[in-house]
Amino acid sequence: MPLEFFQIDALDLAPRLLGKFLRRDNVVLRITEVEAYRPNDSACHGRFGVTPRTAPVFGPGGHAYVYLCYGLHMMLNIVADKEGAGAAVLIRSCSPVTGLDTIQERRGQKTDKPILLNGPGKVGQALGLSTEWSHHPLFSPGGLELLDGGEYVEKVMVGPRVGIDYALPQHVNALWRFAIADTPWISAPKNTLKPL
DNA sequence: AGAAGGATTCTCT
DNA sequence: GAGAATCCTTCTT
Repeated sequence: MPLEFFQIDALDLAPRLLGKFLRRDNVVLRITEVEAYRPNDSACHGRFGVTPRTAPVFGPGGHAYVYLCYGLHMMLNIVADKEGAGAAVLIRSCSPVTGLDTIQERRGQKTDKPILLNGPGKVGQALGLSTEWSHHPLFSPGGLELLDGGEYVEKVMVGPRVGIDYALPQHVNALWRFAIADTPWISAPKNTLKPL
């Protein structure tokens, strides 16, 4: 996608990412669930200002922000808005499109069951990400990129964001989580999502 | 320098 | 539904 695609409010970018494709080498994922994190948002990692870890969030839109969560999980965010805003969109769930073998290897799955990427940690694992991918541009070919194309997503579900109980009530309650309706590729909890 | 806690996932009950 | 795994980041002395 072109750079301008990312240079809007994270709240607008988030639903537009649904149905888009993420590619790293032979692995392609279709984005099915996202969350918006915004300036002056008590749930956003940018709430403490620019730090070494969160620097990409305050950089130009269209770059990756990858961080380690709970000491185990690599979480992929896409930086939104103009430079300095401090906004990003967390990729929470995807459905695998190509590269199933690679995904299974990375996830350590040996079964023939469906590869569920219903959670941000699983997405990071499927893409083989590490914090070294933070700052990586997603609008140019090579490495990790967001592809143009993808079908328009008609039915969208919205709900409050997950795992941010530390935030202020107005941010805990904000409906900044977006998901494609009628798909199993959604993380828990699902019952807090409602039609837009 | 030390301490607290996390945008999660998996296993077991 | 509850608890462990696991380590880095950031805030506080």
